[in-house]
Amino acid sequence: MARVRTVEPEVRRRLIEAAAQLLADEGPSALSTRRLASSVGTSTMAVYTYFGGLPQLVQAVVDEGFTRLAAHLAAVPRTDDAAHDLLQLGWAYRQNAMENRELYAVMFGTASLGGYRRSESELEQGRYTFDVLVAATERAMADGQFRRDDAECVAAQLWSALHGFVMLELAGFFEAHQDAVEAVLLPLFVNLGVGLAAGASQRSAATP
Amino acid sequence: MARVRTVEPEVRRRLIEAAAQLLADEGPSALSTRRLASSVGTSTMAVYTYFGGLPQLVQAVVDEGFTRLAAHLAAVPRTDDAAHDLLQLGWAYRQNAMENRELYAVMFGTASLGGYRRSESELEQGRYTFDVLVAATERAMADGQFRRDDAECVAAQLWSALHGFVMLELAGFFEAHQDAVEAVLLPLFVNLGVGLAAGASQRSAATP
DNA sequence: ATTGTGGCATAACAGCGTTATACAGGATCC
DNA sequence: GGATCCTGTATAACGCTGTTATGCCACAAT
Repeated sequence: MARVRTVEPEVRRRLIEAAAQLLADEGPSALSTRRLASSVGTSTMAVYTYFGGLPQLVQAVVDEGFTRLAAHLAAVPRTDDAAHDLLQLGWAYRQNAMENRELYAVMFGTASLGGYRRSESELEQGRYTFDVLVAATERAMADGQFRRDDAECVAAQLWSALHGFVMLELAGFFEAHQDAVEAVLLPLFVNLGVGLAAGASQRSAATP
Repeated sequence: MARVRTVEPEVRRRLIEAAAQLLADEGPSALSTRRLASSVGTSTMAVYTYFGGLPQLVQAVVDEGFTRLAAHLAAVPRTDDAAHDLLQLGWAYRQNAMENRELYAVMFGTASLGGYRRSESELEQGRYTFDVLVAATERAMADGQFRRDDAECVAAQLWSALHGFVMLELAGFFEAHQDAVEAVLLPLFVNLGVGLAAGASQRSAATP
C-alpha cells in the first residue's frame, strides 16, 4: 500500500498543461509522448505511469477543456431577462471556442487524435455544459419569453445552432463574410428565439 | 512529354476508392500508405507519384465527398413549396452524413488527419454545397414564405443549425434522446422557419 | 536497335506509441 | 541499522508510420 496519494502528483498536472499548451501552439500533430516528456523534463514513461497511454492523457486534457468551458459559462451573470442571458451564454460559448480552437476541435471533433475516441466520461461532461443551457431555457419558459415545451429539446436546438455556427466558423467556411457573428450568429439566435417565443404569453405585462 | 494523359490513371481512382472504403470500414487510423498500397496491389510510391503525399490523397477523398454530397442534395426534387424543399434538403444532408460518417468527419472535422488540413479547394467545394441552400432560400423569399433578407446570411443560419445538429448527433451527444431527429432537428427547423417567416407577406394572396 | 523517360518496387531514415527491463531511492520491517 | 520491498523513471527495443533516395524495367521516340 505504502503512502496514500493525497495530492495529485505534480508531474501529472504538468503533463496535462504541457499537452494543452502544445495543442494550442502547434496543433494536434505536435502532441507526442516524446515531445511531452522533453517539455516536462521527464521520460515518455511518465505518460504511461500516470495515464496509461496517450489517448487517456488526451482524455484528461479534454476533461479539463469541458471543465474550463463550464466555468466560462457559469461566469456569465444571470439577469432578469432569461432570453438575454441565453444570448450572452452563446457569446461566451463562442468566445471560449475561439480562445481554445484546437482544444475545442478535439473536444467535439469527430476525427480521432492519437487513437483517442470520445468516452462516456466526455459525453457526461458535455451534458453538464448542456445543463447550463437547459436551466436558462427553463427560466425563459417560466418567464413567458419562450412558449412551454420540453426544455431539454429546446436547449438542444439552441446548442445545435450555436455549435454548428462555431464549427463552420472554425473550419473557415465563413471567412467570406465580414463579420459572421453579426451577420449570421446573431440573426440565427434572434430568429430561433422568435420561433421559440411564438404562442407564448408574456408573464408580466399585458398582451393586447 | 511523351504520351498525354487523356484518362485518369486507373491506379489513382482505385487509391481514392480504397481510401474511402478504408476510412468507412476502420476509421481514420486505418488510412496508411502501406495499407492503401497493399489494398490496391501496388507499392507506397503510388501515393506519391499520383498525389504527392498522404495529405493530398486525403484531400482528393474529401473532394470526392463534397461532390457526392452535392449530388445527393441535387437529387432532392424541387417542388412549389420552397420551405418544404429546405426541409427535404436538410433531411438529405443529414442522411448523407450518416451514411458517410467518417468521411463527413474528415470533411468538416477540425482535427487533422495524417497532416491533412483543409485547403482553399475544400472551402470552395463547401460553398458549392452551400449554394444549393442559398438557391432554395431565395425561392422561399420570392414566394413570401421567408421575409426578404440577405439570402446568403439566412442560408448560413440554416446550414449552421443543420451542421451543428449533425455534428452533435455524430459525436453521440444525443444518444439520450430516443429520436433526436423528431425531437430536435425537426422543431429546430420549424422554429427557425417561423422566425425567418415573421414579417413576410405571402406572395400569392393579396397584400392590401 | 538504341536511347530516354516515366512509373514503380525496394530499401532506408526519422519519428511515432508502446512495452520490457533494469536501476535508483525512499518507506517499511526485523 | 541493515535488509527488503515497492514505486517511479530512464533506457532500449519492437513494430508501426510517412517520406525519400535509389535503381530497375518497360515502353515511346528516334
